[in-house]
Amino acid sequence: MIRGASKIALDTKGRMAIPSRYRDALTGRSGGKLVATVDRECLLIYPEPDWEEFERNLMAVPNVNPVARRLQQIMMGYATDIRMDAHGRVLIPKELRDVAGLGRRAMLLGQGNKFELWDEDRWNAKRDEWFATDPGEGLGLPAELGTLTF
Amino acid sequence: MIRGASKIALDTKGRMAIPSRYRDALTGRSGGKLVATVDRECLLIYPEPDWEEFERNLMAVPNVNPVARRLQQIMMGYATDIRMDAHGRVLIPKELRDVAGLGRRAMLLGQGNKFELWDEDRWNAKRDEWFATDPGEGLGLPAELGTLTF
DNA sequence: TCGAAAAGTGGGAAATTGTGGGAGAAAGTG
DNA sequence: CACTTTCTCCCACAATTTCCCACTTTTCGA
Repeated sequence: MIRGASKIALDTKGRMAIPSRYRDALTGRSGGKLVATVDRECLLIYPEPDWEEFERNLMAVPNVNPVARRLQQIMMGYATDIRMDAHGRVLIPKELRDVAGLGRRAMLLGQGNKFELWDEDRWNAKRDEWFATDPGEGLGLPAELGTLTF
Repeated sequence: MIRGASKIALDTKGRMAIPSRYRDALTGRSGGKLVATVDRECLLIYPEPDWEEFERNLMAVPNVNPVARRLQQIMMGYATDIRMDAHGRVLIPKELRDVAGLGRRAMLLGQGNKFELWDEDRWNAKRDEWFATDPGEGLGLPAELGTLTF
């Protein structure tokens, strides 16, 4: 399981160093091959096999439904193969950086089977916003969450 | 699977360079032969074999139904054979460019078995619109999407 | 606390890819 | 049949990517 948060820098070419604690696992699982795509406000970075599994599920949804179609267009459309270089760095394509508003400083968050990559400022703002909202507002809580205990 | 987003330019002749990462696959699969047609807001570009398969399915739909008939007319009607030149470029016919509102700058999105080609501004607007809509709006969410996990 | 090793960061330069445009061949038009 | 337009093939330049090396910072063990 991928977890943990790391503050990292993107250089002027758009490269970022994957924290070393993840490298062996990533190299072993897929030879350092990863797939990056966009989410609403950040990027998602999957080991290739995990991405492929998700991709199968995503593209299996009938695309006559406009909501499904747009989700496919965006996630599949931006999904880009990337790979770690000799120093454990990956190049984040300009198209993706632009969408996610990624500047010089970023935040990499482990999320189980993938990473989330946020622009640092955007992440901080988001996090503060979440902490500030009253948990009681979670009226629309899905049933699965109701039984969850920290 | 074709995936990934690329910002590309159409020159004054209407040519565009297929990003090199796709070229080998396309050349191998069909000798660089592709088929372009129109969709509601963008163009679709298929490797020839994939187009033929889709075409069979499309034309198999009984066309007493006016919606089916119209879809056939438009997609079949605009379907044009194109091929990569020595530099990996294809010429997008003027008729198709006009329908899709394609200007100088475009966005090429991989969509599994095909590409979508959008005018850049139009695509950006579309994407931002999608991001701006409240996720909670997923009322018309197809059943398959409810179980989809990123 | 120091030193060595590992990790993170920056940047040069070659190779590849993307883009623009010329000129002849082919096709369409009056 | 002459003329214009479009299409192809080619070359040249610009931009990007990739590969490599070097330096700085952090980590860890003695």
